[in-house]
Amino acid sequence: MVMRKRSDYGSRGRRVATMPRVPNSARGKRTTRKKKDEMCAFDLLATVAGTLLADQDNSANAPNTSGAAKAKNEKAAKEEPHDEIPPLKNTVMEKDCCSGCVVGSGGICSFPRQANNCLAENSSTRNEAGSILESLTVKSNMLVRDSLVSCTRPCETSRGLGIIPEFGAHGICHPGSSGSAEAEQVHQAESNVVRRQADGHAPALHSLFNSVDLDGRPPALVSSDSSSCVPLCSHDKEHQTSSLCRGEVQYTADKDDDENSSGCTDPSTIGDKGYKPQYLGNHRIRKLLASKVRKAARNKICGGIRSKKICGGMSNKGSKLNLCSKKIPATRQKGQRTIFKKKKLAHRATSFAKQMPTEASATSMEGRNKSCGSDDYHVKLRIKSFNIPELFINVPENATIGSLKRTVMDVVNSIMQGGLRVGVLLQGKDIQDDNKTLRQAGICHDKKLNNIDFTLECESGQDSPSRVLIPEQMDLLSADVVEPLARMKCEEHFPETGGDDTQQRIPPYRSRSLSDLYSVVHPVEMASQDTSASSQAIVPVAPSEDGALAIVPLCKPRPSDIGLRRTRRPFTVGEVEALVEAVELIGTGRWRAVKMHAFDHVDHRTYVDLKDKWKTLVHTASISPQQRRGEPVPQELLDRVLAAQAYWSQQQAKLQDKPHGKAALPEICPA
DNA sequence: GTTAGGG
DNA sequence: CCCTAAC
Repeated sequence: MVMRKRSDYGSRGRRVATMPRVPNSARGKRTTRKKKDEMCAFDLLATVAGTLLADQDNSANAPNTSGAAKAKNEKAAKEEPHDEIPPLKNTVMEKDCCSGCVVGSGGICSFPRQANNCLAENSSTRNEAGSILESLTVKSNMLVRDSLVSCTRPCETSRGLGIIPEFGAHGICHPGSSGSAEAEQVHQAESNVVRRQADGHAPALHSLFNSVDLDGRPPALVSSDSSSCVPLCSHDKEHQTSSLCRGEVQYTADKDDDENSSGCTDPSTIGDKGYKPQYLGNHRIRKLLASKVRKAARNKICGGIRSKKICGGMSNKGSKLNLCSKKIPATRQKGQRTIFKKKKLAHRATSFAKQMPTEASATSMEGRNKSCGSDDYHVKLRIKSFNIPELFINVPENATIGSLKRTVMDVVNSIMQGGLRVGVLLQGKDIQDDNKTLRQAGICHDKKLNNIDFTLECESGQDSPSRVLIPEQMDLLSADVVEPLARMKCEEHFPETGGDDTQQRIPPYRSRSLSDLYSVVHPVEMASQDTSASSQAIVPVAPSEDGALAIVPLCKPRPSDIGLRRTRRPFTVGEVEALVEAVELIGTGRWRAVKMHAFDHVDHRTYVDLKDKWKTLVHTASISPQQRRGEPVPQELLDRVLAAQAYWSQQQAKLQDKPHGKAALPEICPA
């Protein structure tokens, strides 16, 4: 708990409830207080990131640049202002690292084992109770976008899952058909595009593309072997930023059973079920990050091309890459939320705990199906985004870089491979019959397939809420801006960390005044309406031989989180009541106090939200019931709103008239 | 960081 | 809900 910096609230003669909680203002001060530590941690993490990148480069690109790259990175890490957003944003938005997402055998998508895309973007120090744990926030922007899932008929199916860059509306190559040549051309052309855009990493890209068989048969690349992982794009070495994975992935189901071509949805294909990632939402942080990054983005990147439709026709060939690298839609730019709010991270690590599905993935199916033959139909599904949650990492100073790398890698891998369950929803309806063919399920080439979604959820049973479904509409915006963070914690006894600490649970958060209310409401929200709810999870990472890193609760960034407009969460009557009550007590104009009084720990309601809500409540109360929309607010509450509003307006007027006069005690003035 | 107000 | 000016 942090000392309150401002304790004046409630000391103006008004009858104000005590506000025991840590004020927001205090939170805000942490950054400054911890600056030194942050820098230290940042340097460390940046160095690690550099190392990782160097490794990546070394293995996937220039074998002889490892040392240089490392040195460069280290240098950059030291020189780069830790608090400077622009570089990061710059990297994310302009360089747009694209990492190939390699499909493990049977898996849908995994990341290069090198964990090459983990970004040491942030760091935080956490010295609670004398702990010397360094809290590193590793933002690894691992996102797979616009994956294409192509389920083909058995007769033409290739084996394994191929990763094919897809830049437009090209149909997926059809083995044996004339499409092969075309596909090749496409691939090569795209390779060129990539080469131009990915600078020195073209070779890797090129090899990747070429490695894809004309018939869609994936080469070794598709194997689960880590060695087969090849980044589609690389990072900006200088900035070592995130790892935006934007591989265009096309999966060609290798199912063969004539009647069971639903391989692409078979949960069993989703990799190992080792870990049980859990996530801890971090709303405020993201908000703050968003705000700053957006600003920076605007300043830095002007004239971003709005490109809502990512998949276009042939003319769009390569546009995706462009999009990745530069032409980020303004909406996305806005969303590039990346900030360093260490304190909050630490705070939340111990404040919230809620298990959530590993990830929510939004997908959409585009009716760009192509028939090849009288009876062979392809259903091309496009996964617009594939995000992994935020993870936070706490690492002790004495942890080795190697262990850190492994930890990050493990976490990433665990997220991607550790027990994801895939679900298919058509028209919002979950299709559970895995034996049903796509056609039987209504996923046909000749239909307007625009209402299919996939759900990815953590295999971990426990009390995790039901899967989260992200509307496809959110993808375009969230796709490349979701920045997963991993939170891991290295215990002091780092070297021999056994496992006692793993999976440690943290008490769920409760609001003070609304604790009861939310204790009931949240579970529901989490499972249903809220894809962006703060949540927590624990990602246990298998201890490595030389010193395991105990994993601790982490955050699941709502897919819609960073970069996206927050999910709309209408106030419930209960919340309105709490708000009204608080305002009656505290008054208008002191929204932070209101927030802390009634919505403390209700993370998704900021004081700005409360202020806005009050504004709308006042408006609602002033209009006829017929004009009101949404969940009806009891007239009694609206009356109280008007009364309170009138009262406090009067109080404020009085204060202005008599600045030196003491405000009268507010008479809770109900109607 | 908060508050207020427009969008 | 977002954004931003003003403090």
